[in-house]
Amino acid sequence: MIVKYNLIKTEKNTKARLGKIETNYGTFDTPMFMPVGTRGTVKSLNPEEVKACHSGIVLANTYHLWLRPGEDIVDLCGGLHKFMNYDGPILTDSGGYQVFSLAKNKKDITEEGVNFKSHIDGKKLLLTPEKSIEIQNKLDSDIAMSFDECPPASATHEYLENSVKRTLRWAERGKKVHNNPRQALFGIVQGGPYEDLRKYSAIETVKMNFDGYSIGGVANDGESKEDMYKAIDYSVPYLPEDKLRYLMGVGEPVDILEGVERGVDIFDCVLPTRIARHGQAFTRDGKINLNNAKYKTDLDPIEKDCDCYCCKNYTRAYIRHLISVGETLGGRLLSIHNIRFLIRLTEEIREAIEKDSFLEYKKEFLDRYEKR
RNA sequence: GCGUCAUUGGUGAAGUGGUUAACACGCUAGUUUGUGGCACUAGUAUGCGUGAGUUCGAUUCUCACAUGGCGCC
Repeated sequence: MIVKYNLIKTEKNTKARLGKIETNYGTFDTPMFMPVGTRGTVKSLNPEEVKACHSGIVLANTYHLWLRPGEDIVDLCGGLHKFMNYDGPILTDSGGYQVFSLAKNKKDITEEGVNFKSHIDGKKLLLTPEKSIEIQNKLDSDIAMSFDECPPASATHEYLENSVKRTLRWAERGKKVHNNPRQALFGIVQGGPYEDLRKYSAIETVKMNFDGYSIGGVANDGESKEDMYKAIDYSVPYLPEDKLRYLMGVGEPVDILEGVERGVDIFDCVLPTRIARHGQAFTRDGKINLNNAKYKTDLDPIEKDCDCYCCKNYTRAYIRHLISVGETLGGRLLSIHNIRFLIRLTEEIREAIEKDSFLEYKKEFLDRYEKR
């Protein structure tokens, strides 16, 4: 069995969709937020804690697991689920994003693949579409991503046009070598903020008949939110109704709301865990920084009505202390809260879509969140 | 008691007879969107133990005092 998407309804007033994903590890509701566990772990949390946040799919990264410990070792250990002891669905990113973050210049990106040096020992490496898929097959994730080029926001239309075409050729090459019957394979739409490129990329990618589609190349490099929303608007009309839509790397609460409104089903983002390790927490009233002196004697939880382990057991004063002295428990507790916060957001979004009141919910949420 | 060396912000400290007193930590605030790096950015001493003197000008030189370290009786 591979991942299957069932559309339940599209909201009356928007493109917001309610759906279910059948996976090897049970059925999950969408819209969904996926925590990121790059190196085979959602940083600082164990699988029980991740699950306690009501997580569905968790993300892992092909590039990192390829370098360490290597896909053969993961395979030897019984696949990624067994290896990291997560008995829920796992999506592996293809390493495409690392092309963006690791390739030092355009010369490193060739038709064959991407040349770069290992960040660990400086060894020269070549990642190709075939290699990425082969690694993902061995990791045995539930959803594999096509190997794409994720260009910076500063890329020109001319550059993006070539990049989009190359990504299509790469998608085709990856699809040819994909041979894990338990694993779905998703295609990725690129094209920056340009309508013609997104349309072309979406139509051509969909022709290849992937199990799901993602919108990539957003939220990079200081890209404006307007460009991100354009990228979604220009891609979604060409994606099939009966397949999952994934907005890669997003995001902040406001971006999840904007994405859902535009027809996106699933999201992933490093933000909840990264900002947590730097002492910040999402709340209904906006993001707060526990480093701030005003929390020294604050005996409230991060959020009074939050049902997460962190909020049910600890005060802001204690978490502020942990963060301030550099104890890892502080980042752990905030990671739990932040992940639960975004997942709870998607739960409420689903309820709103069900009642055809998504826009009211969005307005209410943002009015409070952005008021500060 | 005598000698000697020291005394710079919340802390550890650099430094100079003359514009805004280095750096680090801390502190204060901000940033973080398919996580190589667990960080990055900005702000933070109107003052250099106290008092007097030399000088156009002293945190920097001189003297006294205070406090502290060390040595000697």
